[in-house]
Amino acid sequence: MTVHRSIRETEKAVQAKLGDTPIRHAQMVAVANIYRAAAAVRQHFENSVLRGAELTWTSFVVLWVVWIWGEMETRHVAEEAGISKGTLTGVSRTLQSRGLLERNSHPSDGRLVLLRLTDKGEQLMAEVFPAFNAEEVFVAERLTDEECGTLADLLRKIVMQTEENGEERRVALLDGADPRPRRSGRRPSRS
Amino acid sequence: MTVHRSIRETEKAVQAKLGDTPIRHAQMVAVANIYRAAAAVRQHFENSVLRGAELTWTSFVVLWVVWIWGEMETRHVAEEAGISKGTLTGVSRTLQSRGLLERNSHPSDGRLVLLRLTDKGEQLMAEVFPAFNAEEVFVAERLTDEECGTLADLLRKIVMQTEENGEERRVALLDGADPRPRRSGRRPSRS
DNA sequence: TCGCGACCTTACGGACTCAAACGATAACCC
DNA sequence: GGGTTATCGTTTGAGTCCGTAAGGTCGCGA
Repeated sequence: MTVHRSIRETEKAVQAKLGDTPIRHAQMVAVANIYRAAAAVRQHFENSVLRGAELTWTSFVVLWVVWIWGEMETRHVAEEAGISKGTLTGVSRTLQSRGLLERNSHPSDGRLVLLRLTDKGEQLMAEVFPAFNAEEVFVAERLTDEECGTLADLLRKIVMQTEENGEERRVALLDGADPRPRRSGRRPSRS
Repeated sequence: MTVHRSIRETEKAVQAKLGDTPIRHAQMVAVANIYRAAAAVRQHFENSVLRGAELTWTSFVVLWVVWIWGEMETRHVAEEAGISKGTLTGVSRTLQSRGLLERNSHPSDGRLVLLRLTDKGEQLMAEVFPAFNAEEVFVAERLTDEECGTLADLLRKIVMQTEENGEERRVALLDGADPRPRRSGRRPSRS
């Protein structure tokens, strides 16, 4: 866990590599750091609070969403948690088997499934969340409350941008060409 | 890809859930947004530039690191790329099989392995990186250059904090107790 | 020269991940 | 009503990633 190459060093190396090609450095550094920070933070949480509760990051997020918002339809949970519907099916089933989550069908619309915490799940979150927040405070220790607010604002702008314009952008980039299929995933059935 | 519940709404729900328990909201929101932004950005890149080049995010990062820094020992590459050495073994082998990366043993220390881009790899990066940077500019479109700098600074503080104090913190949290084993991982063979 | 420690690799085991395909159900339109 | 279309959640398939455990190789100090 030593410290990486310094930013300035990296900048210089990039500059040397791409002397002529015009590169927007500010954006490059920002994006690189978003990912690095996310990985570092996630790692820290999984290896501290979450490990003790036998939760992964994803399963915690799912529990958290349902905890905060109460009984919810699965598609909304998936969206809030930032995972696909398919992934949620697996995660929620695991949580259900551990007695933390309930899955009930919607009373009037038979297609929907509702998720809700059990008492045990409720209890676990009441216990884990304060510890989780304590780690949030720890990782942000070098930032003031105000800086945290600024950080959140800036990040939110990026999220909004990709969510509101990303799809359109991707289509535009393809420029008519058919998109390469994903390497993984179920193959389309020919018929 | 609609927009999530508003921050203010979430805040209110959290408040209702934890009226008495003291929670630091600023840090909570900041951390939550780091992860959301990272996921959104990664998704966008994988579905735009990287898909066309048949690269995953991770494999791109590995190539990028080696591209910028030149021939490098694997452990350093893993650290810079933010992945485990085991994962790097797999990723680099894949890249090698595609003729983008070379793996040579260290001339004086036989334990080490050095990674270097092949000409084909150089060529690919020279082509992909500008496109990648264009997407970085796209996702950061709602931020000024200065704001990008601020964002990078704030994130860097978080990375530094977790990297420099994270390990210590995790040990302190355990307070002598033996850490829970991970649920996954290879089982010890009895013999 | 013996053994420790650092290093890369292989092999699992488990959990996630997405996208496409699928089956059930609901909503709409004649 | 009856058929078509849209919307759910779930299943399936292929793949990624991690961390642990072993094993092999080597460097270096005692």
